[in-house]
Amino acid sequence: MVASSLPDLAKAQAGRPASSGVARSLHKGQQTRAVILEAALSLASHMGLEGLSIGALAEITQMSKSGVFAHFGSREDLQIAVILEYHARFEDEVFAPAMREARGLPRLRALFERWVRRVSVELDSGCIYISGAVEFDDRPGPVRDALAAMVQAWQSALERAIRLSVEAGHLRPDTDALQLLFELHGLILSLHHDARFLRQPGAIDRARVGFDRIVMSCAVAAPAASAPAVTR
Amino acid sequence: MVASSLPDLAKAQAGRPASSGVARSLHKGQQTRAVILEAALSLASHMGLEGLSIGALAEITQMSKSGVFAHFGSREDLQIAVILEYHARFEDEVFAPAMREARGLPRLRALFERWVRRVSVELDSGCIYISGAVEFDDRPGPVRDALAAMVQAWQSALERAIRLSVEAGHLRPDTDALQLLFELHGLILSLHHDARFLRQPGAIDRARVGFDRIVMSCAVAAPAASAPAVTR
DNA sequence: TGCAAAATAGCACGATCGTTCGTTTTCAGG
DNA sequence: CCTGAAAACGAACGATCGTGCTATTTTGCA
Repeated sequence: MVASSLPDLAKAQAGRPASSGVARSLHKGQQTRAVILEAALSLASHMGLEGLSIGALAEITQMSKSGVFAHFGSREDLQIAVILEYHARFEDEVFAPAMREARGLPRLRALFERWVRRVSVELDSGCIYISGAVEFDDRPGPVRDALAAMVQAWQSALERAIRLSVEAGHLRPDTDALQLLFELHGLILSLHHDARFLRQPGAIDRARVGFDRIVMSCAVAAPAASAPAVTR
Repeated sequence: MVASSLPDLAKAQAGRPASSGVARSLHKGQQTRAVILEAALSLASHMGLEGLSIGALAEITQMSKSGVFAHFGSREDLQIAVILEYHARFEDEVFAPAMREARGLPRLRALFERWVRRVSVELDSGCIYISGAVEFDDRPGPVRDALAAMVQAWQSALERAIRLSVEAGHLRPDTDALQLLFELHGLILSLHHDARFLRQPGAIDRARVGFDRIVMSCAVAAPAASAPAVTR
């Protein structure tokens, strides 16, 4: 849809359905493939990419194991397909809408806000980027490579948004974009941890407060008062 | 050793060996149990708590599967034992030494620095608290409960150190301790992610810079210049 | 409507998992 | 040294895993 700045690696995959819902000219195979992928995405969100089992998937979709298996050459390819599908949705729901905001701080804020919302909305399903990073952090192979490529793409998109904010004069010219990115990512990870694992309700607001604090601290036209501190 | 502020839940376990290395008056069973636990800790760091398999453990320790199994009533109990052992080491290597620093900012800084170092040193083995949080974030049961208790204890210890820093006059009186904790934890998680998954070399420094920035922003006696920004 | 092709089912395989049970080896105290 | 107890072993179990194979069903097009 929007000119994609995240790599549309999904295109490299054989005939990914443009978007679930459109059944027109979709051969039966692609349809059921989409159904399986939908279930796989949900399952992977709950059990992790390593928890993806073809047997469980067959049970959910009311198919035979081999029927499910036939749509993906192997378990690894299934995992990769899930990653690509997640990437596509992430692009549609987080990246693309935020890119319609004015470049600079508004766009950066929109990116972060939608990111936060995605992580919190799917509080019962979990972010595959985050869980996958932990599962595959020392497990080399094509799955890890695909996952790392997607995460890198997303981080690059964020870095670009930060740099644009600097160019637009919204952030200080001496802003360290990668440092800023590092800290913003930390807020998301902390949100994911506290909300999902510790089930602390206030985490979403903490992430938002953190964003404001970090961004304010390197915004131009510092407020008259001293630096915003960690206060309430 | 030091009066423990982290709950010594390990005591609740039947006869945990005081510390590996002391073989005196340690019946054979406890010895091999310690050996197995050592291997289990290493294995869990690499493969995650879910990746702990009794078969693999038997192979490493050159024992029979049933021989390994006998030392822990079940796989779940083995996982819990690993968590408790990790907790004990975390307490010895991170918490206890830092507690010897002067209360206030020096102690808080020591806690964070040792935390960073622990996460980076074990870059090839991974932090069980972090990986476990992702693995068990929606998998109820005693393993999750034990893990959550340990993490909560560690967070409480950090929160206490922050509050002491406020009381000591090192941090502003209006500092939101939980918000500060949230952001510091985010730095660690981001460090773990970037260093272990993305293999980016600069992550350790990024965490340290982030700490300085966050702490400075709510330290008393603000520097003459405007607030420290995300710069290099 | 018929027919090739695609999609799905059914079955079996080797491997690994946690766990149980009965036996055998090893240990420690009198 | 002897002996009861503790520890370790070995084999087997049922279950589940991913993955081939071969039928059988279903689909889409001429």
